[in-house]
Amino acid sequence: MKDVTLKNAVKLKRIERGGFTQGELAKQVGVTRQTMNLIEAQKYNPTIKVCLQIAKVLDAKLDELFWMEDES
Amino acid sequence: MKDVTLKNAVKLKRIERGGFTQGELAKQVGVTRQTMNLIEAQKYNPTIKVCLQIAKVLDAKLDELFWMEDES
DNA sequence: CCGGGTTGTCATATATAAATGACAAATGTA
DNA sequence: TACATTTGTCATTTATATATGACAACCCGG
Repeated sequence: MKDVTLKNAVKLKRIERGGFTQGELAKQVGVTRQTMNLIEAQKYNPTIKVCLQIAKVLDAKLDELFWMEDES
Repeated sequence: MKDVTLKNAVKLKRIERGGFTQGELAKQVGVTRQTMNLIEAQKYNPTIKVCLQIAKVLDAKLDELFWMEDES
């Protein structure tokens, strides 16, 4: 894999959607709170299934939630 | 994780783009041919980074390449 | 100020994505 | 038919996504 940084707007969307807690989102997505936390903190590289579930729950497009930036 | 099946249109797009071989795509994406093969065969759940690279190389949106179907 | 809920984070364990090497089945093409 | 390229697949190994349990640091309303 090339050396790029994964970025995401999950936390923003979650708050924008109002009232969701990290734990609730995690539950609806079907992962643990800790996993959700790491994703929001951009500390790792989730699988596409998880991303698709997040997009579904937050009613957003994959492309607006996840993107990459070249390592500068 | 909920019990859903991951679907993708990678093989289609690759052929639509013309002339790409699985191996070439894999190389440009930065994974092995075997990994690319498994993804195209829908035999697993790649990470979002890999998906983003594939989308980039194939000049497609994540959302048109990957989606999920409920287990029926 | 106090207490409940949320969040960040740690350490450990398990599941699985991805790499590597190799080979047979398939596809195309002279 | 014969040969080259591509594709599917296997077995093994390594890296890492995800789970679990626990606890300290933050907020925020009473």
